[in-house]
Amino acid sequence: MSGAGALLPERPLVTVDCVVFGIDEEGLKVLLIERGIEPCSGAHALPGGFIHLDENLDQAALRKLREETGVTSLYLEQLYSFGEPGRDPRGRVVAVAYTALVKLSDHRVIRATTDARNAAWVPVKKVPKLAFDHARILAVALARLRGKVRYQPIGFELLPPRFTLFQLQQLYQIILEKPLDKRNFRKKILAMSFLRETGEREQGVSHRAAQLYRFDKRKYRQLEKAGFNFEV
Amino acid sequence: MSGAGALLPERPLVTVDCVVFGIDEEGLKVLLIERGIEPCSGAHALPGGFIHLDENLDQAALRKLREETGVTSLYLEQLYSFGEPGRDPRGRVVAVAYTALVKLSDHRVIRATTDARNAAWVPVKKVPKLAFDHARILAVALARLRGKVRYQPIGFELLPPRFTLFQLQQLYQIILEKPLDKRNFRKKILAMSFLRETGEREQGVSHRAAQLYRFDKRKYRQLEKAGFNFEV
DNA sequence: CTTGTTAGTGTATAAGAGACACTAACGAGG
DNA sequence: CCTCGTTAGTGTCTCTTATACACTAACAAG
Repeated sequence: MSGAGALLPERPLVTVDCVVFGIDEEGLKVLLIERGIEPCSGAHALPGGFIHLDENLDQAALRKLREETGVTSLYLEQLYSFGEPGRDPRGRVVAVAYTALVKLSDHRVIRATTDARNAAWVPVKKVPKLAFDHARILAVALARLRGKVRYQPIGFELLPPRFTLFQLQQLYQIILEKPLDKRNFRKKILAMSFLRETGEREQGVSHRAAQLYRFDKRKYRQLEKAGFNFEV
Repeated sequence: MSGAGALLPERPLVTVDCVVFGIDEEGLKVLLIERGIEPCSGAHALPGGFIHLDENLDQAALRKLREETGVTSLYLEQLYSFGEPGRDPRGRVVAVAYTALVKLSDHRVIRATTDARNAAWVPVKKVPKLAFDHARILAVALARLRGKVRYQPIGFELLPPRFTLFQLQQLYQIILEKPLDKRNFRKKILAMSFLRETGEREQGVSHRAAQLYRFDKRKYRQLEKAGFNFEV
């Protein structure tokens, strides 16, 4: 048979499923599709699908996101693999879940394609019933996001390239679900010295315009190598 | 279309592979097998193998450990999934990797069975060339262990149920690869108040006998719920 | 010109981290 | 039985860091 030596065992199906987070004034949102094919056609679900045999897992996740939602540029990180025997009616399906963070401002309009009838940003507080075990996957992703955001500078992936300190503070307040002191927050963040003033200020806001900052990734990597630890 | 929906795609093989850590006077060790079957027969590798379609991933990891090494009681946690198309000569194989921590004193003697010709504890500093991409998996596991041990009380999984503060300190020194101050270490650990004195002392040591402590998991869970954060 | 909203700034107090050195107890080995 | 080697066990001081807290400035909308 298999030619590769001993008899090879039965094979499960393998999918990638992506929990894509974005943030705006309304709060933290997740990208959901409405399934256009069976099983669970019409149900809300995480974007994802079967891997191809000639692509690695990260590539599969990127491809599915592109196909189903049009989302392209993003931060992508493997989350966890889910493999309960009964989790999918199509048979044994192992799902490799990914978390992605996108700058929502770049992806306001979501393109629904192929297997997805529709795709939309949904506040995490208002997520409807989801297909398969996707509710659990989302819960794991949220827990990981909340844990990770305090110790790694991934929050910047959710903001536009230039942002105010107020936006950054709100981001943390939204994700961590607790208020932060303005002066202490600014002190702490600026002390870490990987935020660069751009010289530009906010435009067209009906209050005093704030300085725009950008995240200096190079500088951060340097500090990191020197033993510095990010923490909010 | 077909009862299960659209045509189902090709299926990869799925394995679980386990990085099992133990610690003793010589340092941190990992459990390796010598492969008894092709491919890579004779090469050193992580214990692991194909999942069955009627068991979940955790169960598969436990089963493979039992089959290949006889190790039973342990702390088990999913690490990461590896799915590069070329990582296994048998074709497309996705590996779901696990990290396990065991009390080495309970598993001194390792039973080699089924696919494994041999199984042994190898110091992580002296690990030979490994089959497949197992060297990479081990590297990821080590990095995760070092990161995690500081923020979660998993170190206790590597110690016998009753241990001295000196043993605990050594454990951290070995994993973190840096010396810790004795007084500060003891102060910090005891302040967290989930170590219980057992009243017993070490036996037959050629120096002053130390108090034996045990880790009170119940107490830890309580503290954790109350917002306490473990840190070494 | 009033109102609403965010920008931007400093200090004092409390808590925690880290540096640091000696005596006590035990067994091994002469 | 004496010495040596090894680990047990203990407090204090200093410095750093976290936290609590309130006002003036600037801008747009109405």
